[in-house]
Amino acid sequence: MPELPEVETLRRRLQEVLPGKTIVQVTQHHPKSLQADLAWLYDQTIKEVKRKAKILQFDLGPDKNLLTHLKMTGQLIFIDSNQNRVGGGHPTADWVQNLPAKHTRITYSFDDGSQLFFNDQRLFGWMKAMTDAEVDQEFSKYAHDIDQPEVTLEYLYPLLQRRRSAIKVVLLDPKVVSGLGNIYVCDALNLAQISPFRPANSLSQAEAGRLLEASKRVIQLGVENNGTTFDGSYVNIDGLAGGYQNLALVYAREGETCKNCGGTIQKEKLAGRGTYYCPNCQL
DNA sequence: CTTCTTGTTACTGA
DNA sequence: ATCAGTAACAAGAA
Repeated sequence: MPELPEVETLRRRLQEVLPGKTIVQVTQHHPKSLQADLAWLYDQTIKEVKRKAKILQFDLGPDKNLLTHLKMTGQLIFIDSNQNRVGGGHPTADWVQNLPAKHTRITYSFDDGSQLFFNDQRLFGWMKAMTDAEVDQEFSKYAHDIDQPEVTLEYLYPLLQRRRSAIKVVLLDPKVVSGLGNIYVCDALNLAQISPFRPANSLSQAEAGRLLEASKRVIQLGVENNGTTFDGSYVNIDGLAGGYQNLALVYAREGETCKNCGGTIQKEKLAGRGTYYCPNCQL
């Protein structure tokens, strides 16, 4: 499931391959996935690929943008003009190898013969054409990204103090901070040795500081390792897996040993979401 | 068949 | 009005 590190990894690769390419054809395999006037997209040249929170922004020049949120199962797969995956990826599944595939929802074809495929098994993800003003409005719904300098203890602590919900739930609220999802929030809480079930307003300032630093650290590690891949759900645009799953502290490690204290990692539900933590050292 | 999966929003009740 | 908690979205795996 794409969180900030996965989306940022995609952005960096897309920024390497897409700028300068002109959209010559758009095929909608499913009507729900793209909200756009196709004529509005044709002949537009991609200037830059940006990111805010978990949203990618394709800047098409004066007042035209294409935004995408991958939600849980969205993928972007790029095939260059020679029908090869850039970077010599190792396609392992149909949705990388034979495109468009069963879950391909949109196909973009560019002037040089390259193509970008939007796959999304569960149809929660979206792509939308937007003016600059509409982009601003969309982005205004999200708080600063967790890795941005604006997210300081002075910013975060007062927000935690007036919330009684579990700290994990508050950290996942994109109106508090953007970019964290279930994987990295579980790991950040383990690194900071704080229980995900603690009411947010029960954290001391020192604990909030520890948690903030741990969150930034875990997100940075995720970015440096090209994100997290479980079951091939998230892959880079070449079909390549990320590497953070090998470093995960608690996520998807139920019954395994806590790397911090040697305790046994447990999985419980919190706000309807799977929550991994070490009951021995996360207090 | 039921249950589980997740990012975000909509809804409900306090 | 604001906050907390749950349902919903969709499709497939177990």
